[in-house]
Amino acid sequence: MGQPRYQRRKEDRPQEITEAAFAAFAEDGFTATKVEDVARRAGVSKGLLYVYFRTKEELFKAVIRSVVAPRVDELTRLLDNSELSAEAFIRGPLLAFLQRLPGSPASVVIRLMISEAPKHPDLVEYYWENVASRGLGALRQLLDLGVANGEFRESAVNELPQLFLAPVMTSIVWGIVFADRSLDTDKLIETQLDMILAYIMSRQE
Amino acid sequence: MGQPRYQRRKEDRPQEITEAAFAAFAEDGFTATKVEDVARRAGVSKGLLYVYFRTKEELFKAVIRSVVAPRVDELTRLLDNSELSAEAFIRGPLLAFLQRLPGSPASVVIRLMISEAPKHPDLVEYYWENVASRGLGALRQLLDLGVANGEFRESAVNELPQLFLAPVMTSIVWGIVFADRSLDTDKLIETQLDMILAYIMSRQE
DNA sequence: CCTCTTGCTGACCTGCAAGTCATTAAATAT
DNA sequence: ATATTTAATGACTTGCAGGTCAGCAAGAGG
Repeated sequence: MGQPRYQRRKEDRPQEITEAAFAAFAEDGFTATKVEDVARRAGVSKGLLYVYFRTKEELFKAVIRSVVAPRVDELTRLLDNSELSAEAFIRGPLLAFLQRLPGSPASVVIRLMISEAPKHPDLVEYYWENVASRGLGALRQLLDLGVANGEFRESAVNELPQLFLAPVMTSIVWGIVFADRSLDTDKLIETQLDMILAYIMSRQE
Repeated sequence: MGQPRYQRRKEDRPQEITEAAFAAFAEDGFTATKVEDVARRAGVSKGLLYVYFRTKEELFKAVIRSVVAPRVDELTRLLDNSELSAEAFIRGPLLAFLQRLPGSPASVVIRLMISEAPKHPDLVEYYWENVASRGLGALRQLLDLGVANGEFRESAVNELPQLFLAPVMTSIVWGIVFADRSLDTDKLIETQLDMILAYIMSRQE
């Protein structure tokens, strides 16, 4: 009977709200999401949300950071701990990593960045420092390694690691716009890596 | 002195408003653009805008259609009127066409579609019918032609014409998010076509 | 020159969602 | 038990932006 109407859980609130916000933003996008909906999802009043996050924008930034941060180092860690040849690494762990992106929270972040980036330069800055430049750096490092040990030849690809991401981008955008119409994203990504490798592998003649 | 306060120009208004709306949406996105700003840009009162467009959404759709329609047939026309071999077509007119996309109004449309697609299924339908499926169809046709006359071999690429668009997508998204940080989009696209061709050209041994 | 039609205006209405704050009650200290 | 602190609530305020409409004046017709 005497159920207390709420519990005080100062420690857990921010993360709970952040997670609720991520779910809401993923469904409706940032602008269309009402703060009150986020609060309801988090099982919390709107007022409390404003105790922990000063504005809706602050909440947005917290969401981006919380989703992005845990994933940032995955690629570089994979690369550093690997004993594989550059080619084997690309065909194995890198392929698997890239194939998982379109269905992951990362794709939601991409969508939000595309929609909201022009209004949030500081968020772009954060994203660049912590995600984009480090990811591209890792890819460049991988390519240089391959060249150094004679697996790959020098080519334009060395300066365009974005070529690895291109099919991932395409898959993500496709999923956003043509949600239903199917596209074999795994195959798209695999074929791209195949092409890149065929293009840069040193021909033994 | 007796400058009339306005002129009646029933014929021209819709297009003028549409153009103003495109400019406004390009700068701020659909949601953040105020109808009144569009009206001001068009040199017209808000009330008049609502004479020609029943809602803000109707205006949005009109904008998409007006930008997309004139460009739809360009690729297919290029292809139909060409006497070139498949390879020469890809290295010539197709490359030029794809390289122009990231800086063109098309990229604004892409951005708008990404932001707004989930809320406008009928617009997605229109875009699919009139742009995406026809563009991809043209690419497939080109690939089949190449196979038919022995230039290309059969490969996974035949079923994944999206590979041609992947670097374009990447360039567009890059431009939206990292507006300033430079990326050599021309080179990105050219290298991709180079890779694709190397991958699908029949090897004469 | 005097209608009459209608393209056009801009003040107004209205609903909605961000953000506030006086109040309540759960937890803690005394 | 009682007093104190503060996490939490939800009704309220505020401002903005989409949409309306009564009236005005440009231009056509006689």
